[in-house]
Amino acid sequence: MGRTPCCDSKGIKKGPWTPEEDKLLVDYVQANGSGSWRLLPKLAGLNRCGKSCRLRWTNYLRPDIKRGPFTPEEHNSILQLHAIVGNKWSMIAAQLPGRTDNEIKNYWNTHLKKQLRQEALGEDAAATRLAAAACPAARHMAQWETARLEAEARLSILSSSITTTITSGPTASSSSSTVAGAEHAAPDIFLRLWNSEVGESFRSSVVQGQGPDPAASAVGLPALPAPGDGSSAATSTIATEAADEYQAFLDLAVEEFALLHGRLGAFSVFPPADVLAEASCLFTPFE
DNA sequence: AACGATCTCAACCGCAACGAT
DNA sequence: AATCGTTGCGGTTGAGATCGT
Repeated sequence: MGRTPCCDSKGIKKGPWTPEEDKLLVDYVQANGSGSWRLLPKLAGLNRCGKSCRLRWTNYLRPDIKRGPFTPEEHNSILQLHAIVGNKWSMIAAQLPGRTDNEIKNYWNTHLKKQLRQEALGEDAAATRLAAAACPAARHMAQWETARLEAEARLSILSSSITTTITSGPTASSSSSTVAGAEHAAPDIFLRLWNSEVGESFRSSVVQGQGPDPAASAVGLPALPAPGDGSSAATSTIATEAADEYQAFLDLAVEEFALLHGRLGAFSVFPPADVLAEASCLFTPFE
């Protein structure tokens, strides 16, 4: 299978791999490691470009490749991760041992994309919910989309809360209400990341010289700038920086998925079952 | 059985990021 | 600082398989 070779310049072979070529590549990599992909074809006796060899190895010949159809768990993981990181196939693949980015990309384009498109076409919100109620995968997607939107909204509220605090004077209730609203979104990915190493690093480096907000601490949210300390201009600058840094943290955290997974061991981007149970009120419309 | 339409997925292409010089 | 070579990623392609008529 595969695309027909577009050219045959320099005598480099393209197109589908033969079993003989596969054997040459596997034997060489197992004996010597991948090393330099550019030099590998020549050393392994293959008439292929290094790029082609790397692709063949990583997507097909690697011994830890998991074959066969995607399990429901993998299916749901792909839906959830895609809702968070988008088309970052390598990042999603890093969370699914044995699956390659190419495989996940194909699965998304052939199965999930089509499924989502069909749901989107000609269906109003009520019809979508009915369908979601009948289809576990769609329901899962809807739940995660809800959680994601809530997280975005919370971030927005947090930013405006900071601004409000600065421009209209100190009010204990403004930060309290923000935190109370955020408490409902406790199981979302951003909060879990906030409580991870990345979040800890961020807190220690960015949020400095501010007394901890007890309510915020209770749910693991960042302390807001302490009201009324310093001039309004200086505080405003701090607030802007805090908001920028918070966004930078979120960007960084998403980029760090794979790293976190390895470094924290039990770390999961998904909430544990007990937390999910506690937060089930979030998803009641779909249950 | 024959044929066209649709689906699947291995492989290619182009580009960006990164390191070496 | 600029250039070059290498690697990895995401988007796309198209041959073969499967389905529908």
